[in-house]
Amino acid sequence: MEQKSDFVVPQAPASVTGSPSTDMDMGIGAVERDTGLSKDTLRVWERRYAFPAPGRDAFGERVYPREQVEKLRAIKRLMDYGFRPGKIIHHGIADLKALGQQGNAGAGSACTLPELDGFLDLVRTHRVDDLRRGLGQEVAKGGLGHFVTAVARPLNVAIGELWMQGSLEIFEEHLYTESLQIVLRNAIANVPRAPVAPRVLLTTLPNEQHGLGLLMAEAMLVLEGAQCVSLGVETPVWDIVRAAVSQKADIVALSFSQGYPPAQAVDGLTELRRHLDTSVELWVGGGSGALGRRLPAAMLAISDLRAIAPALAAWRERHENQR
Amino acid sequence: MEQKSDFVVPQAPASVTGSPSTDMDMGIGAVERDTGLSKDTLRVWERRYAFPAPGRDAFGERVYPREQVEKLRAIKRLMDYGFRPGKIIHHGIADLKALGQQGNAGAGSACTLPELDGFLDLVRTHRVDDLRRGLGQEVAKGGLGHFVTAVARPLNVAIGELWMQGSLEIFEEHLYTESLQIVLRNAIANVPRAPVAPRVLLTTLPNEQHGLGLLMAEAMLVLEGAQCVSLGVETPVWDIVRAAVSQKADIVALSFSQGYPPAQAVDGLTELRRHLDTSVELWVGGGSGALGRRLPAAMLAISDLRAIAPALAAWRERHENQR
DNA sequence: CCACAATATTGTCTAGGACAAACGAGGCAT
DNA sequence: ATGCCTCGTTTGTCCTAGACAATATTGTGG
Repeated sequence: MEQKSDFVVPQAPASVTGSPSTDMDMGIGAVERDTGLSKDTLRVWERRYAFPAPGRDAFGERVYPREQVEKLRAIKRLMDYGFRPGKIIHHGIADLKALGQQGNAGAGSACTLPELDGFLDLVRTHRVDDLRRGLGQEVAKGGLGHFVTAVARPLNVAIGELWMQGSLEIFEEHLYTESLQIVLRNAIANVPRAPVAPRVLLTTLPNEQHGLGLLMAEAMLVLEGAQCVSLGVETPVWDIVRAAVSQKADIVALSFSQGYPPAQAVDGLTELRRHLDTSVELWVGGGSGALGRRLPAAMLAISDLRAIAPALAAWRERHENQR
Repeated sequence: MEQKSDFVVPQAPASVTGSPSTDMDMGIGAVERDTGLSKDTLRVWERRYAFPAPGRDAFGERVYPREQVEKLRAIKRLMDYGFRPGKIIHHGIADLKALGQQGNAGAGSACTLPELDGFLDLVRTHRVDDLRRGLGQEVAKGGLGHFVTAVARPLNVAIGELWMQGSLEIFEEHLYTESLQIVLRNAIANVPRAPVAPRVLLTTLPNEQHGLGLLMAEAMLVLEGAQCVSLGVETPVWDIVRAAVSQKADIVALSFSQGYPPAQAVDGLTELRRHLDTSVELWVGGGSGALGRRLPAAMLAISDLRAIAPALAAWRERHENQR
């Protein structure tokens, strides 16, 4: 609060105290952050599968070479799409990439629009301005509803496939996410609002950082005239409950992405259902495969964005005499 | 890809297989997610300070009662603002709240605008629509630059203080963040752009999820005519480097919030500096106290949003003959 | 062909010890 | 008083290896 200093140290040589080892090796903590695999998991894999096989530094601590971290990332990506570690952990990196491609060869890419490949190219060539402009034009051309279902969703799926294959850098995914987010938020802000039921509270459970699905759902909802309040991502169950009360929500809508651990999802949903008033509906959507079956009772699974409009209509029909 | 089913199970009793224990107790994993304290830390605190003192379930695993989790959360909040665990861990919850208030009584709240309290009230009463409208009006009234420095920043600080004191629920903070984010994004989108140097790449390091600082910085930058590309939050160092190359960035701007572990910050910054081309400047801003001193060489610390405009002017002066 | 039981896989949890990095206090010099 | 160095203390992370619950997968019977 008391200083306004800014120091410029023009350019110093890169000789710093920083990371000790040779080039790009990482400690177990860094690997955990980087791959999303817990320290426990990393150690137990080493014991069971003999991979990863990190070196040790002078203090006996694990040092993971860059190459192995890369492979761990690839494995984690595949696991998020349903593969089991024991089956794939001994494959080479090339094999892992092949697995990713074969896995979804049947799905997706046939039924897509021609524009889609254009957008994918823009992502891969990092032409972020063109991407944003193109997406914006698409909204203007076909309307927001068409944009979400026919452009954003397929694009999202395609990006997800590239991601699983490992053909997409993290920063490329970030550029894409940010662009689409801006376009969607802008479009949502421009939809005229009416104070009409139902009130919908949108968010994700802790550990679910992907907000695009939420944004797409919000778009579909506001198009139908629902009043949306988004909490952003990663709201603890207890706070969702309090927010639902405070915002007088009629519906709580949650979004899950592929990688979300089914156990955590079921736990969170059950807990949420238990503490939420029975008059509040719970809508669940997203790509998490495990949501289709074994979903706790008294909640509505929405597996397709196009199902939102009819679901809303049904809700209104159910409640038309009540207010 | 093949199902479009939506199941409605009207309303079932809440008798589920779910969480076993009495009411709101949590396992160590859940506490880790909830508080941000690692399992290791929780166990070592138990050993050293005899707090927390969880019970055990039938399998000998720790079961944390709701009350203790609450206290852990309060401790973590205070730690993010510089308190050390050993000093505060034996205080009661009331004492912890008092600590939060005394800690920053001297700072902040004197020099604020009258409107600020109005906005704070809107946050605390969850009037999210009014909040958004009010913030939007403030942008329209005083301009974006004035809004960021005179409204958004102080408001952010005030919210941070409330947060530290524990007088703010998580969902209240989410409502605030989302509202301000929408207003800022909207305002930024409405600033006319010119293809003028420098190109600035904005993001945060892994583990830094707070994007508001980034958004405020972006606002100040676009107002000065800089070309901003945001990667959103939590970009790994290596990807920042590649993005900087691909986007031909002249400046990489990073934002840190209070809670960010200084060690991680210094590590990341040194690493980033080492791999970034020397022609690319590295600007660092945000509330993380440890950034002021012991910052690695060859980067610019920006401790105040108002310092952005002059820094940009200086950059342009430095580069005016080069292109 | 579907439901249920047996089996395999996998992640998380347990314990206490060890130690490096960060902090704070004291001493000394400016 | 202010700045810098040293030393003791605090604190988070990492180590070991075993155990077991929860989740898939497979096999069997109706």
